[in-house]
Amino acid sequence: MGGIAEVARVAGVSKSTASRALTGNGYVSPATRERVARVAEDLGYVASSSASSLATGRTRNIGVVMPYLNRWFFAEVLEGVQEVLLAEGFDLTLYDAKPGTEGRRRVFDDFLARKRFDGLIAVALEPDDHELERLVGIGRPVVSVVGDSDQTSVVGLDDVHAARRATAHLVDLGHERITFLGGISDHEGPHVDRERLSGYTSRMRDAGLRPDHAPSEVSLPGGYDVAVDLLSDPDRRPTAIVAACDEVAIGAIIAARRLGIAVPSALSVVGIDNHEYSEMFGLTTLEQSPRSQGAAAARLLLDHLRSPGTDRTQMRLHARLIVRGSTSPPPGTPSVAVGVIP
Amino acid sequence: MGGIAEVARVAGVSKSTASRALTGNGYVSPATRERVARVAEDLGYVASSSASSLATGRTRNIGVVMPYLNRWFFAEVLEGVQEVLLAEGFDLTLYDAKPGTEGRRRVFDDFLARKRFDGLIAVALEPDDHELERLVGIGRPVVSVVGDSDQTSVVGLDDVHAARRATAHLVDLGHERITFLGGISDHEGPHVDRERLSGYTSRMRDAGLRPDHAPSEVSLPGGYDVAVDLLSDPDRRPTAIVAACDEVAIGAIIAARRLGIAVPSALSVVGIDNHEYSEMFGLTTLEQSPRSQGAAAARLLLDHLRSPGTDRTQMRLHARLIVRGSTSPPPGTPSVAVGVIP
DNA sequence: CGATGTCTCGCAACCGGTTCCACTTTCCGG
DNA sequence: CCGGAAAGTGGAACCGGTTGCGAGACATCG
Repeated sequence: MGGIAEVARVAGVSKSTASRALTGNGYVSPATRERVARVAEDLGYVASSSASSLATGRTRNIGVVMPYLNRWFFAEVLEGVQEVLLAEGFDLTLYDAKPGTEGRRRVFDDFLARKRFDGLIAVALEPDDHELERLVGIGRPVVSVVGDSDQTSVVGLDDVHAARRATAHLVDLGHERITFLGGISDHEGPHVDRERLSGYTSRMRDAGLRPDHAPSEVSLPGGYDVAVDLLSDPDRRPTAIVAACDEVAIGAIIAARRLGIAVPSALSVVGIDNHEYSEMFGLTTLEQSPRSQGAAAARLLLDHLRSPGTDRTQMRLHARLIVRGSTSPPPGTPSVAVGVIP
Repeated sequence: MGGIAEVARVAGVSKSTASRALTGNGYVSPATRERVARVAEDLGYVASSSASSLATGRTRNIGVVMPYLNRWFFAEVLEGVQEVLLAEGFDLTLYDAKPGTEGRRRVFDDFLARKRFDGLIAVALEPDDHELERLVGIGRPVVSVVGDSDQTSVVGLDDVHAARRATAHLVDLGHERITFLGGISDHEGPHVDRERLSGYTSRMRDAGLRPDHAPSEVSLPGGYDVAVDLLSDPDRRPTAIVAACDEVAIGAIIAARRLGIAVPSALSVVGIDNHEYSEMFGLTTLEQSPRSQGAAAARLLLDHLRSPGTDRTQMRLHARLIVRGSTSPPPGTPSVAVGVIP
């Protein structure tokens, strides 16, 4: 009961015609189409997605794989993806793949293999070789958000550029002692962090300045902790900080406040992200919009689905500088240098 | 190619036996089961979930409907749910239902009707009558996280109790001017906020104190803004604040710092949540663990699936008080009252 | 020793759509 | 006015699993 067969019977047509009328594939006269549609509506008919998937091989479902859900960036990306998929009538199945967990292994080895989706979006996954092979081997289009795979399409920020731009902003203001906060090294850790560190380093070199890196966990408390150490050390204390991301930057601002170091007059801080809290802290930052990145990734993936065989695409976005109150020329700069007094 | 038929052929058994061997339903001799399993393994066979769903009527997929993804509470719940489902081999399909959007309407009217799931978890949905009817009318078990529906099972914090407990903590310390920060009123706004406000109010009345409510958006910036107003007004400025949640509380602490009001000596602040940032801010708070709530909801739902006809369950959790540095006796209290000096 | 019960397994009928193919009717250009 | 293409429809074979039923094998029990 309730199947398309009943709709067909009530409308006085065959199953095949009913199917064509409802899906819009093949020839159906406007009159019959109308009649079938009305009957379906009256009966409250909703096609069984399993049956339809089985017959067509398409699921109208997109899988999203991400290592974290509870971080600002990831949640925003997810909302961007969701928004586009919702509008297009696609479902979204979420796979949580925290690095180094048994769950992650199962996601790659069991869950993804079921292919309950037409395509995948991988957010900052940093897959190892085995995982990447699994991902691509499924035979469904994959779009990465953040990352550097040449095996999938990629949407993401140009992190080197963003960090260079952040650093340049401080250099232009006259700073010479600028420390990069967060991340491990330019060899280890997540790709994003390495890129940002390397953008910072290269821009410092360009300016003839000595780079200084204070490693920390990339989070608000992480930034706070390392900033406390850094700022308490009179020998090492810089006049400006480039943070690996806004959360680290905010941690640093909170640390500075607690230590009685005035921002920006005694310490300038610039972040990367434009996190939701950045405005409240008056943080100067480089804006990346994770939401638009998610939306872009979803649209790209849907394009791949509609026209298979399309080449892989790389979208590298340039971040926009947003100047707020956390940056100023270094202490001791004659105010004329600021350009305030002509 | 690749279907169960091929597995059966290679293993030299019938489709039905192969199916029974792989699913574990019905009688199969250990020897054949073993052989079929090996062949399936060798061939890399993975059952088609559409076919299997079509035949059994079960999807091994759970739908999660929530109004926000990018807020701490929701992201945590989601991780808790995900964790349990992953372990049980269930997929998780996410439906974003922001209040008042066209997308929300479509989720209820189109997406949920497709029934691509065996059960639903509704997180802080606050459904109107039409939506609730849709939700329940689908004919699949529903578990709500946060809320007060008697039509579904519910997992959630006892918010009245938590707010009473928070208020009691301040009253016990000797505070008399205690303001509740956040939310709209006890008639409007989300259920949670109303419950917390009412818990606060009732505990104030019990202590013979006059309740004072400063409404604000329930978010960090919201708390910051209203706290700036409240604390700048010498006539109204309280000695302690109960915040609708930790984010509001943290906003208030940041506002106090900016205004030069010392926490806790001049102002005590207590929150509800134990948000990830609370420890960093030394916030005294009532702990609710959204992650465990999500996990509990998922387990409850799976129980409902395994034994249909089970009665609806209501799980109300009591929050635990975590005392950190943001609360102390009000200014002017003789230190003996604190109990430090015997 | 026959009856009853428990395993073991194959056949075939589902589940509920989609789509190929064949057939009829209509349309249109030459 | 005729022939071929396009429009409209129904029948039946899929898609890839699951499961009821029946048949045969073997053990158990009275």
